[in-house]
Amino acid sequence: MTSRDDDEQDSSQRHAAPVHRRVSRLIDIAEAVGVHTSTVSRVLNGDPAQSVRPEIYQRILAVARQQGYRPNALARALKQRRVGAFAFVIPLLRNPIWVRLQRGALQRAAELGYVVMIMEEPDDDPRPPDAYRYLVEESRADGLLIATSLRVKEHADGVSLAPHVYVNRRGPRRGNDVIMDEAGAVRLFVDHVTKLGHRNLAIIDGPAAVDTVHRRAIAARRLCARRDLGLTVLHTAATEDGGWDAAAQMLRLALRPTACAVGSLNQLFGVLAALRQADVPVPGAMSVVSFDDDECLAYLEVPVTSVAMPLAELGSAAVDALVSRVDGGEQRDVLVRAPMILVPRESVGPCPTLLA
Amino acid sequence: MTSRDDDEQDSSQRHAAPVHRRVSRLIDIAEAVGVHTSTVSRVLNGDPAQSVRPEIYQRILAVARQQGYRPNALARALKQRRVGAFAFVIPLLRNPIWVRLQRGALQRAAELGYVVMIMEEPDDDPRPPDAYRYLVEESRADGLLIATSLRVKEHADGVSLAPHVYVNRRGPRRGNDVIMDEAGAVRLFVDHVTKLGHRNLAIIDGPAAVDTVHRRAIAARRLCARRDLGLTVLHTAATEDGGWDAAAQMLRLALRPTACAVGSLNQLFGVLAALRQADVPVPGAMSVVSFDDDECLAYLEVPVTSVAMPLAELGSAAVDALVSRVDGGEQRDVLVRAPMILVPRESVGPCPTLLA
DNA sequence: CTGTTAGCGCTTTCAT
DNA sequence: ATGAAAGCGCTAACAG
Repeated sequence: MTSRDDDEQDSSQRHAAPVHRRVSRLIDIAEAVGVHTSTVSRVLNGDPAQSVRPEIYQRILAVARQQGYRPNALARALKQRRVGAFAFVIPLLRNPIWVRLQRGALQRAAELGYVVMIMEEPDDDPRPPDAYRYLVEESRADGLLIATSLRVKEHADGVSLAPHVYVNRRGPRRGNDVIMDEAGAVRLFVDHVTKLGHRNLAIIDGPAAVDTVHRRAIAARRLCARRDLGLTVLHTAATEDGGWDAAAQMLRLALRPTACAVGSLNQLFGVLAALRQADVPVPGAMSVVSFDDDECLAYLEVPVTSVAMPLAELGSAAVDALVSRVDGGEQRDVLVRAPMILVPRESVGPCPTLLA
Repeated sequence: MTSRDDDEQDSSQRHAAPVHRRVSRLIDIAEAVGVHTSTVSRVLNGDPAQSVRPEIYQRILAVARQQGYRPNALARALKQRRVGAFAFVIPLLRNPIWVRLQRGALQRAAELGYVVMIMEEPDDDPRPPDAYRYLVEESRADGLLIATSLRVKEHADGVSLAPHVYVNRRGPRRGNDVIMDEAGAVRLFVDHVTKLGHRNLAIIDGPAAVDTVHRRAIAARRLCARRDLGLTVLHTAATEDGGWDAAAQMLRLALRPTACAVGSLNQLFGVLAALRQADVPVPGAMSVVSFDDDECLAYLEVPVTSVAMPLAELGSAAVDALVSRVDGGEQRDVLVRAPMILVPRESVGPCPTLLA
């Protein structure tokens, strides 16, 4: 870029005085129209019991629009004891599932007139949900969406002091959980590979302390026991490194599995790398399924079959549940009804021993 | 784990009555201690001009602690005309850069006593930053962190009505931008590959309308012109698909480049897939550098060399800049000083024509 | 040293 | 059909 390029600093525009126009208040409209603020309030809020002279009514509306009136959310909230905001506690992992979850929640909240503030859960030092109660106590939020990675045993009671909902997690007491059908995801995997002759399976997933992982593991054990299938569950860090280690471990197993499911995208990269390095062809010698769906899976060396989870729906359902709690509705766990879906790609093949 | 497992619904705990204890107010403490609320306020806020009888002072502190007092952020904000919150407008792409940016911003904001609410920019219908001004006007936020994907030309003026800062973007007028050294990233790429003999380069990146892309393209053109290097810039959607298409296009070029840089992780997957499908070995026939750093790059079929950008620092610097604006400080653009770093892996090799 | 007073901007009975 | 008045919980002059 030369000096004529639009990248040059336009010094004539530097330090332009910031014009932070003071916003119009109820009383400004009232004075302009010549009525009392309460009248304006009623009109602007569409008070059902209102009966305002149409002429005044129109004038108020007109002036409000013309002045660009914005209700002060603070004052309103103070009076109504309702902030119109939720806090969403997320472990800000690289894992894309949080992004989609967040999107679902944000969208639904916006529809219902709530804003969402995101609180990051530090991965190194996960805190009990109670640590975020202050947000409600300080009237910064009406309720808490909690998706910490901690297994619930860690944090005792005292949690329900603020309206909250556990997202994709089960909290210490029932009635506040919004979860997906993890067992269904496991079943999809097991059905898919057993249909192709696999009898010896593995699951590589995050720490057992994570509730979703826990539930998947339990579902898998139960299902495999019932069908008399071999199963190894490997818990490891939800990172590429973790996946790599677990895969290496899996390959050393006396009775080596022929199909595995992997709990997170990051782990998956590690697993695939480990298999590649050990010259274990996919799906020739090992079928692989990912529990994280992501578009990039279709573009990998060998496109990876995955289970797509209704994450946006989960986020949206969580917001609905929280709204219901804030409104004093009844408390019950919700299982997101949108189904898990198996997305077949090319990483799953017939059981190699059948071909031998 | 069988049916005695803690997975069973503990129906005894269902529908536990929600105990939303009303929080203690200033006046509760005042009454308990037998002083006026203003005294309590002074003590609790550590009013510098205070001179309170130590005995009372201690009693107030004790009672406040004992009652678990939490200042009502709403009331305080209403009075002080300062909310203690920022809104961060992000295009919630899958691209992991937003996650790291978000993390940096959240962390710094928390340090400074601000909460951050995330507003999602719908990718399908990007809105001008002005569309988020209402958040400030409604006193929901003190300022705006804006990272929309729009190139700034699209949205005219009228933006500076609320304190704001453009993050990783340049807004319509100087003085409000917090950006990184994109040109430096480009230079890193060009230096790295030219040192290995490459003379004909390509850049595959997002739409030219995105400011960062624009800046990288301009920097690349300038640099290559100066050094008499061939350069093709391909703008395409920031998706796997987009990357695939661009790579295919690149391979059809009369003078085929021997080294390319790719603007986003998603595109990278597409590019690698296209090269694989066309039997173009990496780095044998094509060297590849990613402008998005991510741990997974090290685990790909051929580990991909990348340029790591100081995204967390960017987020943190943006918050600092916004705080300074809110406090009426001077307005100037900031360039994040933390450097871009080239992370060499295995996707870059010597120029093939040199070997021939 | 501490209490009084006066709001911040809005909603909501209760009158008229 | 509209105004008056009270008050959400807190802070900040200003008195005393």
